[in-house]
Amino acid sequence: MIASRPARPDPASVLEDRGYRLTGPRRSVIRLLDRKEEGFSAEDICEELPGVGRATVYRTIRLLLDAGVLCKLALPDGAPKYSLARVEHHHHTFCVICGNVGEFRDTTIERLLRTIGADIAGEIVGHRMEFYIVCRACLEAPER
Amino acid sequence: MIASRPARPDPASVLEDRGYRLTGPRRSVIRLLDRKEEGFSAEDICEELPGVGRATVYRTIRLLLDAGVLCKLALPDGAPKYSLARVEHHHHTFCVICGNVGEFRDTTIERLLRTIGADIAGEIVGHRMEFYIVCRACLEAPER
DNA sequence: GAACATAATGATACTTTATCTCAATTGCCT
DNA sequence: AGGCAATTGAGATAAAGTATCATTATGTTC
Repeated sequence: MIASRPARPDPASVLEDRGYRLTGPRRSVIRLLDRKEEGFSAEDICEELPGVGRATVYRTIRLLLDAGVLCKLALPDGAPKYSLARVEHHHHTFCVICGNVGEFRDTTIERLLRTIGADIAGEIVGHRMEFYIVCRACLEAPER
Repeated sequence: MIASRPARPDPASVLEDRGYRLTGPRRSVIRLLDRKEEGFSAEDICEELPGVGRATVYRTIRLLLDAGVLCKLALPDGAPKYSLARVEHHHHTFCVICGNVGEFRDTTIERLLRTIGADIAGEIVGHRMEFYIVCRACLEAPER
């Protein structure tokens, strides 16, 4: 088996590597995340996994965030959305009509960001960029 | 009086122009916003204006957001921060140590954004970019 | 494979952030 | 000044997430 690109770490293994127990509820959450479209809320997960307590869902989300295998997208309104990181470093698109979240990667941006750094008073430790779009499906959909 | 750059609209006038009444509480909120540093929360305003009801503070913030004279900065954690827009279109820096928010403007970015548009499946209707930094003051501060 | 020490769970209470409701008040127009 | 709709504020409610803590499950040791 030769990977065509750097293997995306399996969330379960990542938790184990960090010394956390691989429990039933955590497995359930991770399995669901992996099947889900991008851009779900914590509450979505709770509803789809009635057997797993809310606290555990939130705790697992936090662990995965800390481990860097999950992205949190803070939107202007409403609850944040999450998605398993499918590419290493990336940015998000958010459809203002249907709410779908997408990922994309563009190295031009990264190069630019470094350039901009010079103009900012302080040391850049991170960044975030989002595009608000009307996605293809919504563009093509009959009105409403 | 010749303005050296396009006049930044006065929030009060903007509300009037949109058909809203210029009430006492609204004036209070706007006057405070104008005096404040960037990056305050709604709760900050409530505390500093005990004579104005919470609902009114939140309603006024919303009006100013809709009118485009106030920026909302959704952070990864905690309540969003706001700032009166002091330049037309801009992006934010957020110090991860002290929480200070700054604004900056870079037309290079805008040009780039248009280029990137071609790579995205859909029509871009807006964007947002933030830099997480350690600001100059925090860099220079004795540890902690 | 059973026992153990402890990490993890989940029901529930609580916190935080924000919106809704509605009777009382205020600003604007004439 | 009068009239009326827009606005206000107190408090109820909603939404989103965290803390508590007795009970349960996990990984490890023997």
